[in-house]
Amino acid sequence: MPVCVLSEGAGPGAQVPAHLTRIPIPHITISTDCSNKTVKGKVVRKGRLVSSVFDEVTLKAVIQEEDSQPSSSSQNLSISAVLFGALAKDFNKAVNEGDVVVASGFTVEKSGSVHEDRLHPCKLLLSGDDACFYVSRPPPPPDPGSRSAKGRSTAHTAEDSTKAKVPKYTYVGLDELEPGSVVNVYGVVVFFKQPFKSRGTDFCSILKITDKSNQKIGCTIFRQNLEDHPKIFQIGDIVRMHRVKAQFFNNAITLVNTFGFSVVTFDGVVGNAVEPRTSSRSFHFDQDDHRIVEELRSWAADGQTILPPTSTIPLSAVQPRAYFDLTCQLLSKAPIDTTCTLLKVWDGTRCPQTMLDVIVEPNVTEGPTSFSKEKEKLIANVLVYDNHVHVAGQLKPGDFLRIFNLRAILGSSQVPGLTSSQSEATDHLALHLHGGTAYGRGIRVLPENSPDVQKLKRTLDALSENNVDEFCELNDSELLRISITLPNSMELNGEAVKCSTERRCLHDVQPVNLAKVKQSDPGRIHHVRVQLRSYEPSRLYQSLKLYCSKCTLMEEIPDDELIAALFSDASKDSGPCSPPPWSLSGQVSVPGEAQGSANRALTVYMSSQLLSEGKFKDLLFLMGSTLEEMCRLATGYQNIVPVRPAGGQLTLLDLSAPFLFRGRRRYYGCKRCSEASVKELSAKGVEAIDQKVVAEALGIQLLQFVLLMKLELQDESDTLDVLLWRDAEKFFGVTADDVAADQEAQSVIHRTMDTLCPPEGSAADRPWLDLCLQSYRAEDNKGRNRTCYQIVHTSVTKPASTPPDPGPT
DNA sequence: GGTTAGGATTCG
Repeated sequence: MPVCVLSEGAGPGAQVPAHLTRIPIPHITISTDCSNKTVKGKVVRKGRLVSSVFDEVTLKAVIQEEDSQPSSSSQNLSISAVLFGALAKDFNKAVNEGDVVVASGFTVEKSGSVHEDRLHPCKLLLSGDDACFYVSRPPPPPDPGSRSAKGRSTAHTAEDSTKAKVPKYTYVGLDELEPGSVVNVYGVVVFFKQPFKSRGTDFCSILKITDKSNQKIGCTIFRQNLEDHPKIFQIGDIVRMHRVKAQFFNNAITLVNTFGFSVVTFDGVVGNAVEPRTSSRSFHFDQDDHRIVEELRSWAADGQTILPPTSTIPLSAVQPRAYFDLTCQLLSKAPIDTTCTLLKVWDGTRCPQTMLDVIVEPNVTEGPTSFSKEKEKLIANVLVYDNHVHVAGQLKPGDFLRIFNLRAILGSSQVPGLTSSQSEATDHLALHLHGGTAYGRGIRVLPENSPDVQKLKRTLDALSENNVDEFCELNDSELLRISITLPNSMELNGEAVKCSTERRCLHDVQPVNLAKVKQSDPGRIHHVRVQLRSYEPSRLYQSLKLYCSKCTLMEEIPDDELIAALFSDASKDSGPCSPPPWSLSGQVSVPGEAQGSANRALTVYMSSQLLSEGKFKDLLFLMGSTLEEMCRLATGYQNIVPVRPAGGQLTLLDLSAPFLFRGRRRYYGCKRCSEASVKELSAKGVEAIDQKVVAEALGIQLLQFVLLMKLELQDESDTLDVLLWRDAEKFFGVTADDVAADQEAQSVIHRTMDTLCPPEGSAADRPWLDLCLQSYRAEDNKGRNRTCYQIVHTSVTKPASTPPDPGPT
């Protein structure tokens, strides 16, 4: 018998033949002599029985070393095992996830999937008469909470025997619900609706759950706050609900939340991390919960009950007229009318049908308004209607979404905003999210750590490395026309530190020389080992730019002379000015520049709302100051917005000047994309007023600080000019925001460049650098298409640190 | 400790 179940409670090994010796899983290598050896570990993953082309069934499992020594490596503790034939069938029947097994009679082979699953580099193969598993089954868990013999088979308990104060929860099987009782339950989700606004005061979630009893129980959750609702992403998710009331409706038991209700949701996929999804700060979660989740996962996976199939498909599989769910990233959104919003999304795959082009009003798009041609082909237009418009209003470009029950519609002639020429384009496709919640229609933002989002991000990352994206369409000759001064000059702080770089990517490509890189087609990733021959700009502060993520315009940072002139112009404006109704005006005294010189009183405006909350320092509108005075005042107030009177009204300064001063930091707005005006800032629900909050309130499209440099690389074969910008922050280990305001961050860049390319040094003094390069096609400033290169996924390994103490002088 | 909803499409 290839699978032996040992007696309950007896540790495995008790009946394992004595002549076998155990080998720890981390010690297994491709050259291990497997005769008379065993491995012991917990089954952490059990796959399904699969029939191969030769009619032999196989089953994959993952076994994890349990008794690892503290000194042993934490890596390679889990190994894949592939079982064949009768052994696979017996194992499938007799072994569950969580069981501890001893395997013997195996052979070892190289695993082909190390990079995907991060398991042991080897795998175990078990087939034929020699292969055998010994299984020990732990005794069944105590079950004091269940009231009936029948319950014993379905109820789960979670209790802590060591601490009496820890609440003990008893979970009731879905076949034991008594009308009127308040219970705690676990269940696998077979149907769900995202929360929707009820006619009452609450949001309402509708779900249907099942468990090993195979009962399907409808649940209705009313909660005012969306965060208190179950965070369900897909059918098969597992929910744990505390304090739900069973009641009869339409001859069936349903569950409704009662006082003290709470819910936690788990991913239902066997092998995924058991991470509770909840907004609750404190919730009970212990080993038993972990076990129950794993049990429900395995039960759902083994197919004894049939869960509805998932309807999530990629854009490439979209069929006209079909309903489906889509996991995607939001790129931009734009209102079409009061009942319809356009979402531009992508998932890295290409829909076979041409997308209907939806025309939107100018300046209403949130996010980029245009994309590279390559990217455009991958973008889908989703029109969401009615109740979903409100949900769409909360979404931000960049969010990862799952949209439930989308419908693909071909050649619809009624799409709002459609051009007349397109109404004949019957082969063009649009995706509609119709109004209502039927079939779970809705939108959900997925968290970044969810496995589906991780997968999507990998797809999208791989794509941007192989294609031109809009970031690449910059004009690097701009580098030569820079003339700016920063508030603080960057200081050179000498002392070469031995410094090199490290690639942080996972590309499986061999390093090549620069001559080879130049010969290759664009759109590739290259690894190179090179020296830095020269770089631009030589004045490093000039590498800092302002970038608009909406219109992708790159701008220089205006110099202090220009800003001072704008302040001076603004302070010349005078005349009566009626303060906005929401504001209170006052005077602020600016200390004189030199000691003994008179203080100057300047007019300020504050929000009366903020003032009443005692937050008068949080936001100030300042009129008539010089740049210098503004800088001095900015040290004492969190946010200062310079304003001037124009036509009797308060207005902002020209957007060439910073619209906001926060301490030493200055923030700029995009002249193209902003519709700036002085407005009241609502601090409701805002934790802290920062540049984003102020920009949004004033209608300003905030510009980002970015770093841009051109590096001349060299190896034995050739030289090559490359850009450093998309991953420049990663490269230097500092943020561009910090570089704009912080001398230490500027010094990091300075020291790093001095180390990579010593000012007076010869080639021998320049360290060799391991770089990951991306090549792409882009237009230069004369409109010619050429191949460009940029450094990506690379970090300086020893960020230039504070130079060593020179010692006593 | 009240009310809401109680799955079930196609409109634009």
